Amino acid sequence: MIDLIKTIEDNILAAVTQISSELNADVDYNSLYPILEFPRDKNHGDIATSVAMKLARVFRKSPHQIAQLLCDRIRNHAIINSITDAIEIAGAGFINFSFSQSAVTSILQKIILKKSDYGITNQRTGEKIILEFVSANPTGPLNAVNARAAAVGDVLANILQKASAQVHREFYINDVGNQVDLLGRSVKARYEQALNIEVEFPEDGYHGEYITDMAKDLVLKYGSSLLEKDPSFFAEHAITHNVTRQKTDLEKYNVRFDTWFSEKTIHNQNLLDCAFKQLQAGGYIYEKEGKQWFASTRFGDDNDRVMIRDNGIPTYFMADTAYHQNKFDRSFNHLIDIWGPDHHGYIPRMSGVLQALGHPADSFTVLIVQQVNLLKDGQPYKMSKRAGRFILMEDVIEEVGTDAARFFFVMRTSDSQLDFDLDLAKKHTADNPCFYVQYAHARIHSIYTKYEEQGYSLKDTDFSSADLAVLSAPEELDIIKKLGQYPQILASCAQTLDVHHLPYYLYELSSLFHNYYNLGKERSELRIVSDNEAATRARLALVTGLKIIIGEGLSLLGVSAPESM
RNA sequence: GCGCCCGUAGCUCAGUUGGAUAGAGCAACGGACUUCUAAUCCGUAGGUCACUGGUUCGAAUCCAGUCGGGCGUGCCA
Repeated sequence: MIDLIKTIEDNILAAVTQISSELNADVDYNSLYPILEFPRDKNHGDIATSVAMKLARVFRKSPHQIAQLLCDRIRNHAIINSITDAIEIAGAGFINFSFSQSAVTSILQKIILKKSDYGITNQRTGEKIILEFVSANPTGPLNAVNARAAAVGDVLANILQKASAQVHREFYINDVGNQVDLLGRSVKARYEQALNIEVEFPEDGYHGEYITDMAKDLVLKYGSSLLEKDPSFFAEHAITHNVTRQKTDLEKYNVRFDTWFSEKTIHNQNLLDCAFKQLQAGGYIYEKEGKQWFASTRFGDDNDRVMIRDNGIPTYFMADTAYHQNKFDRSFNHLIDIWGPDHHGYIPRMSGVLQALGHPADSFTVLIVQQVNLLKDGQPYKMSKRAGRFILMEDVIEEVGTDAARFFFVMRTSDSQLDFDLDLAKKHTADNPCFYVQYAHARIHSIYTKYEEQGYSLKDTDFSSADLAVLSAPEELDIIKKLGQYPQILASCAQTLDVHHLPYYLYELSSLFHNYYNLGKERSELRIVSDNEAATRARLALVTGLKIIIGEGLSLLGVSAPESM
C-alpha cells in the first residue's frame, strides 16, 4: 500500500505548494507530517489527511475552504481517480480517501509477487548498527529478564534488517572485575566443601545450586588435585562453563549472536588507556582525592564519575567507555544497547562520555527492558526449582516453549513491566494470542489441503494471474488493506525501536482472517473453497497473501509458522 | 531528596511524531450451534483516559504541578 499512499501524498503536497504560492503563504512543510493517517472509523475512508486544519492559520482560510481547494486540484489527476473511489471532506476539515477495488486488489497481487520481500523498506539504509543485548554476567544462568531482552533484541535486529540496516548482534561478557574474583572464591569454597573440607563460604558469594553442581563435577573429574589452584583458576573454569550454558540456552531460544565479546579484549589491547588519554586531551578529566574523574555533569549527569580509583585500578565505567569506543572503531555508526531496569541511571554518563569522545548524541541509543512478573494460577511465580531466588530462562522455556515465550516477551512495550501469564501461554485455544496467530497460518494450509482434495493441484495454480476482481466482499477487501499496512508497521517499528507493534498487527490480521473464515459457515457463498472455480482461485490468492505476511511476520519474531497443529 | 518507568473498561493491555464518537482480548451478561472448512460462533453492556491547571482549531497524547505504584540512586558489574 506504500506506493498508493505515496501517490496520494505527493498529490496533496503538490496541491499545497500550488495554493501556497498563489496565496503567497510561507508553509512549514515539516509541521504537516504525517500527511496521511489511517482513520479509526471505517466511515472515514481508507486513508485521511488533516492538512487542511494544519494550514488554516497560514492560509487564513477555514479548514473546510482549504480542503475544498485541495480536493479540486487533487481530483484533476488521472492516477488519483484510478486508485480512489471517493474523496470526501468531512468533520472539521478532514479529507477522506477511499481506495477503488482495483487499487486494493493490486496490493494483493504485489504481495504474491514479492513474497517475503514485501516488507522491505529503506528506512535505515546506510546504517551500520551494532546491537548489544542480554550481556548477562557470566556468573550464572540466564533469568527471565534476560529472556525478555533476548527476544526483544533479536526481533529488533530482524526488523532493522528489513529496514535495510546492517545489523551486528553482540553479547558482551563481563569477565573481569570483583565479581569474577568472588565467583572464583565461591566455586573454590564449594569444591573444598565437596571434599569435606570445612571452609567458610565467602560473604555475598554466589549461592546458586549450579555452583555446587559445578564443584561436585570438578571433584568427580579431578579429585582433590585442584586444591592448590587459586580462585582465578576456578573463576575461569566457571566462566567458560556458564558462558557455554548461556550460549546453548540462547540457541534453543533461536537467538544467535555474531560475536561474544570478552571484556578481557578491552584490557589486553590497551584500549582503556587510549580512551582515557583522548578524554584527557579533550579536557574532560580532572584529578580529585587521588582519583581521575570524568566531568559527566557537563552532559547532564547528576555527578561526575570516577574513571580511575586511587589504587590505580580503572572502574567498570572506564572499561565500558573503552568498549563502546571500540564499537565505533569497528566502523559501526549506530550503537544500540538493551539494558535491564537496574541500569537506567547509567545512561547519562555513557551518553556523555561518548559525546566527549566526539560521537554525535544520536549515534548511541539505549533501550531499557523492564522487569517481568511471571504469573501462574493467577499468582506471582517467583521461585525457581533450580535457582531458588529467581526464575531462569530455561524454566520459562520449559514451561511454555520457545514460540510462546518469544511471542509474549515482545508483545508489550519493552520499557514497561510485563505480566506474563504462563497458563495462558500454554493454552491451545484462541485466548492465547501466539496460538491464535500460528493457528491462522496452519488453517491456511488446511485450506490448501481441502483444495487439493477437490481434485486440483496447488502446483498448477498461478495465484498471481488469478482474477482478483471476484474479491468484492468488504471482509475480503478489509483483509487486503490490512495486509497492505505490513510495510508501514515494520517501518514504524524500525523507526521507534518498539517491536510490540508487530505481534499486535499479526494478531489483528489473524483476527480478520478467522472472522472471515467463520463467515463461510453461515454464508456458503463466502466459503473459500467452493464449486465456483473463479471465486475459489481468487480466495486462494487471498489466503496465500495472508500466509506470506503471517509467515514472514512470525519469522521476524523467531516464532515457528506451523502447517498443522 | 533526586532520576527513570508507569497510572486508559472488573483484569491484562493497544492507542500510529496532537486529529473525527478512546479500542482489543479475557471475565460478565444474552443468544446460536447437536456439526462442521481443525481447537465453537454472533451479539450486549462496560470509561471523569489518576487529579488540577496550561498550550490550540483540536489533548489519553505536549508542558507545569499534585497524588499513587514500581525500580534505581557504588569508586559492583
